[in-house]
Amino acid sequence: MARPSSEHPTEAELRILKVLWYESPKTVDEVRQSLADDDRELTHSSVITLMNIMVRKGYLKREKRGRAFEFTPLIEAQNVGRNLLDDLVERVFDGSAHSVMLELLETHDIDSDEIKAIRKLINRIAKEQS
Amino acid sequence: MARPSSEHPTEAELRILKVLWYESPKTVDEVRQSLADDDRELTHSSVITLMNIMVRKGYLKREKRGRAFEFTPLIEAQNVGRNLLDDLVERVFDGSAHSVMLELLETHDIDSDEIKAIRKLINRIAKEQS
DNA sequence: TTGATACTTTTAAATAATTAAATGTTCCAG
DNA sequence: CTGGAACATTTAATTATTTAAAAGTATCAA
Repeated sequence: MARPSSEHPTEAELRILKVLWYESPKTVDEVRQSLADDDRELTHSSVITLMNIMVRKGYLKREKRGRAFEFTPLIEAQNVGRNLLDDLVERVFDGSAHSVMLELLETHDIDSDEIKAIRKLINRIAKEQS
Repeated sequence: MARPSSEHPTEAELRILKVLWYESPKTVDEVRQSLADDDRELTHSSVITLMNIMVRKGYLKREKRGRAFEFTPLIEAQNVGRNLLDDLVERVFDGSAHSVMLELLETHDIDSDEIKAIRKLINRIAKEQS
């Protein structure tokens, strides 16, 4: 065994998912155009290869519409994000969500409305715990 | 161009780094034994290959001690963790540290002492902002 | 009907990452 | 000194991931 495949979407797959989470269904060409916006160009061939793999993995659903296929995500942004985050917390921070929180608070600028929302949630959790 | 190499330590590299962050310097064989504890076994040959790559990448320092080399990390756990976390926040959560925090609070059990510490920090930040 | 156009499928090539066998090199024990 | 033990280096094999060319198929326009 040389390398296990990731249980998460790969980097390229995630970029495609983000396009489709923002708006779906989309054809290969529409996705390709959305990707081209920021990143580098990909050929139609490359994008379709990736998207077919994603269908096989159960990440996307494919339906013929007119001449082309349209693709829709079958997995949710929330879940993928949660899985990736959980994995990081576990692998890198030894399961300590606490230290991840501290790290985020120290190094990221979070605006005051957001801080307020977080504080509210923290207080609720603290109350529940006591 | 087929795939860019990661700017972060790979999975296998991270496992080795964690062994050495816990205690260093260590020889290849000592690292191999530490890895064997939980995970599957690796041969001496595999571990040394990885560790030499890590020296080339600047992750480790190598010094002859007696018959064998001893290895010491040159990068810090804090920094690696921060980089990986920042990358995830950016790539997956579109730069929103806020939503990562909410996610952590909702899905991870954080014990009350830790909640207290977080609350303290939050309150301080809220005060600073107002 | 037919050829171009718009797609899809097939096939492949290239690099990353992981694992390890085969081969060298040192140095200690006798 | 010399053979083997203890290491290191070299070389390679395997799978994942990314990218895309080449080849195939269906459909629309004239």
